Amino acid sequence: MEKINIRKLASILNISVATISKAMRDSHEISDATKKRVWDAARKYNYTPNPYASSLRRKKSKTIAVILPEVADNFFSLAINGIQAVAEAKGYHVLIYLTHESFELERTFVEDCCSGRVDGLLISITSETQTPDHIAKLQKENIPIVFFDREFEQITAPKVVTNDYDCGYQSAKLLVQRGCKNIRFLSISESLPICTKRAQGFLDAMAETVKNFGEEEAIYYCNGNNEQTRDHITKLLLSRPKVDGIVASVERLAIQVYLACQELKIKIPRNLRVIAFSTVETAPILNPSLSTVTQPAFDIGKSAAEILFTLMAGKDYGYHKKPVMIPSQIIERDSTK
Amino acid sequence: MEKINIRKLASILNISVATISKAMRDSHEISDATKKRVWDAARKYNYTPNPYASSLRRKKSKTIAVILPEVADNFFSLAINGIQAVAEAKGYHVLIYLTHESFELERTFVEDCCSGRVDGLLISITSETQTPDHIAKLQKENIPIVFFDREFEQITAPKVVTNDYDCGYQSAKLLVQRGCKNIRFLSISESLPICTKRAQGFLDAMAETVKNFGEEEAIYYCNGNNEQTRDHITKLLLSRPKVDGIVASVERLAIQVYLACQELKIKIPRNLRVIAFSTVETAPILNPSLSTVTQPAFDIGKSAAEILFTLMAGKDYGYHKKPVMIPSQIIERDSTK
DNA sequence: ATGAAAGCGCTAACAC
DNA sequence: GTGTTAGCGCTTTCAT
Repeated sequence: MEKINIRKLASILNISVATISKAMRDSHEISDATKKRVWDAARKYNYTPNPYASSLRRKKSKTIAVILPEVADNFFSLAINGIQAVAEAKGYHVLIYLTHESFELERTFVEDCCSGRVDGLLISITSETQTPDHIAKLQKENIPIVFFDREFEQITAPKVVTNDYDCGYQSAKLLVQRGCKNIRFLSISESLPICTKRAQGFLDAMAETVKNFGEEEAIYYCNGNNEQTRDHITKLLLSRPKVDGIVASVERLAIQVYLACQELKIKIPRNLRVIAFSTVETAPILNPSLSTVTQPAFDIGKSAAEILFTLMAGKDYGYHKKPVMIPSQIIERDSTK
Repeated sequence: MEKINIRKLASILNISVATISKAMRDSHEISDATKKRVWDAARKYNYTPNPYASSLRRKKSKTIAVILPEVADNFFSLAINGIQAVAEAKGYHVLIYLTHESFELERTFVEDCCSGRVDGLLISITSETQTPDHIAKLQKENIPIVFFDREFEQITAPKVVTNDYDCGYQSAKLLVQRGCKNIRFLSISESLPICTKRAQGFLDAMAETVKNFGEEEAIYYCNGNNEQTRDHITKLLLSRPKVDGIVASVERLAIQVYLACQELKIKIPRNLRVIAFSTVETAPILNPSLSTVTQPAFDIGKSAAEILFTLMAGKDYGYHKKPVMIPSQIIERDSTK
């Protein structure tokens, strides 16, 4: 059996290709009887319109791309769930690209999205991203783009974020209130807004609360893979005067803090209080249970996708004017008690 | 500035479209000087060949699909990382479809992969999947397919799995050795080979070790969402005679067991020993640390993708004859001590 | 080394 | 309500 296509099906049914095409898309121009004939034959001969021929002709791909740092992180997993839920409802396909924090890869992937491969793009940038050119290029091609969580400040585009500053602020306040004297904010980037904003909230709270607060040491940067990060954190925990409070700006760091403490036999919360921006499911059953700034990851993904679809529909509700903010929730557990 | 395409670029450069096409793909037919002219112009005018026009003409999409139950599960996240690593190296694009254990969705997604949308498919089936017709259809279209982890027994195709039977067997032995008298195997499906094989290994070990072992009660099925699962597990933990050992066949169940125990104030491992098939990163820092059958998730994904690419290259190394098996590692931690 | 032209499978404008 | 046909942007013979 040869590969079926619209022309073969047309000749089998003695109908024109135009009629088939319209019937397949359930056009009102076609009679119900003909539609039924076409659908039945399509099923019988296993005919599905070639999506790329269709994309070429209609200049729509029915596909969106999601570019993000990684998937093995509960925040991003949940965000993908949200995105997928919307895409699926719209009959759209989702291309996933993982940058693993490499700017080079991010640029390559963004460029891959040009020339009609996708109708829209959702992106959470890498911790390395400093230049906006690759994104600007995409915008010049009129491909809608929506940032979620990790946005890029210099670019004007719709963005879906959480209340990073506030949460940084409240995290610091909580630790101070619990008696911490020497607190560090663990960051993964000097440029990512999620980090700088959370850090700024943290710093402002500290400056308000602690006299002679020394900003310069309060932010501790952790780059590299998990092992490097753990070593780096171990160094911090061994330094004097003893650090007694930590705000982890992302999930990954919190886990490394716990592992380092386990090795060093540092008791949480007795010797060290920890709170983390995290959606990790196991937070309540960790040893000890982890206080978290729980981000609405699913809703951030969902909302970003919904905005992207309105943009792709050619509508503009002014989303680019101001980031959409979905608040996080601070859940205190044993790690800060 | 109008949308660029090969014809416009050709007329700008006073070169034929054929030459442009060949130059863009670095054909040996084209002189270096011409190639350089073309590449420079392509950069200057932001020209990228339309991928769908190319796909239509060449009948290759440079895209693979991954269909899996969910992404918010460390096993699948890691598998996706492995898959993506291979795809990226080959310059391929990855479409992701999440079934959330719905067979209907799985069928829809598989059908979406027909008609040249993808060059190949990686799939981990839902716990509901019982009929192979949707997959068979794809095979009839000669689209290569590779199963990873959750395979479908009735279909002949390459499969990448782990040593499920052995690990089920050893898990049971471990719990017996640690003194458990009343052990349950928590399963999510009566048909999924990963469950039935793990269960069979478990049952065989139990039958060997325990006199008058009652098979009928030993497997406990958990379906539904997390809350339903937790309620169901709570019921089990409250029943008499007291269950004192649990093998969780998937990660998700282990977390629910911990949460149920927390609520019921059941002490692990004193009152209940737990071991789980899981790759969860937080296993060592749970309260108590969780003994796991740690699956080589990244390698399973990577290996499945590699096999898919050999198939798409038209090679056949007989992978379909026998599943590729990558062994898991049992790591005992405090939850079974 | 370069170019002309056919055609991948589909859609949409237009004719009937 | 159905059919004819041009052409989406590219690749690939086949000529030159």
